[in-house]
Amino acid sequence: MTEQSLAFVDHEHGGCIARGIADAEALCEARSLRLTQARRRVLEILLQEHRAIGAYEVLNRLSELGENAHPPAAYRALDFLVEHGLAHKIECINAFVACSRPGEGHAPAFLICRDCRGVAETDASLNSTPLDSAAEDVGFAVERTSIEVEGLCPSCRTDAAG
Amino acid sequence: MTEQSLAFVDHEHGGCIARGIADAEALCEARSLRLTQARRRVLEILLQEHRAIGAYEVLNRLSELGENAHPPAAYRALDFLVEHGLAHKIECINAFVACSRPGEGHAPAFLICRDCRGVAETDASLNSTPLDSAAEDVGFAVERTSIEVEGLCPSCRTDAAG
DNA sequence: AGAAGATTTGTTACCATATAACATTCATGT
DNA sequence: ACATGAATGTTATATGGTAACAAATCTTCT
Repeated sequence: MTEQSLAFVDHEHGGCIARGIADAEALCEARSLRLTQARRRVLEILLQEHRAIGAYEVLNRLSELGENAHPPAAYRALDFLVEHGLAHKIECINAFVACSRPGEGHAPAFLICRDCRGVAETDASLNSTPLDSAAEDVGFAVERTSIEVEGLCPSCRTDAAG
Repeated sequence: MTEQSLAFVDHEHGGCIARGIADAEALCEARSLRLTQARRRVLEILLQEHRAIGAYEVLNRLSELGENAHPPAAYRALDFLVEHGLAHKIECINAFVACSRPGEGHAPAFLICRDCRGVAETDASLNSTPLDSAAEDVGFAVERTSIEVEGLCPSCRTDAAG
């Protein structure tokens, strides 16, 4: 396991936002993708916190920003971000989080707080080998792997104990 | 990785159904739980195939069986089965599958065919150690882990190639 | 058997998540 | 300018899931 996401650690978060946007710009530039205003706005919304945000919460934030906000607008932007590795969908709570290592072809695993919905992204490539060979044994063609760990983050853990 | 589920392998499926019901009866007996008709029916529906079934599909099957079928009825039965390890929720497609090893306190991982929704359950306990220590490093209290691998099963793979 | 308490089920209504389908606008290359 | 494909607007609807409270049923005790 390599570096952890900063989700459950005190840090100067402005850097995460700036880096997230800069990485997205670089990645889109490199791949000739269009980081349109709608997509950038949604990414900015996700980058505000290391927390999973539902599509309709994104939608509300968009309309607060004065954007024309209807479900397809949010889903299209989210789909774009997920497709190109700039965000991830957290399946167990149907919500989205900005990727903390865009560009690196990673095998992410997520620590998800069931209370505050905080999400830490870790690298799970060390974990995947036995599973891949199991898949191969039965002739299953792996396309995507999702590893989600639900529980309580340090801060919510303290609150719960108090 | 130990024994595979039989999902993607030819087998005499009657045994899976009979064993699933017998295991459920034994488990409920042992834990003083009530395997009511509604719950048994839903489990039987899930056991028909090694395939993930949506809650509303369960609901339709229930009403075909002449049961009084409304959403809470299906969700309550499914919640009971999942809570006691007789079924699993496949998060990435919002659907449910009967557990193939009820009773064993296992760490399941799923191979999920995106085409036919077939689901093979494997044991992932070998995979979990690095992730657990990563969680510990940041003080995250793990409660539940979900490992889902999406792709194409051998049969759908052949169909797609043909 | 009868009553008390807990669990399960019925019923209605509703909220949350996600997509289909088609029209329109915009960016880009020529 | 104009053709093309990509992106967005718009409306409607499909799909997944729950809240709240009433009624029935089971368990246990006396």
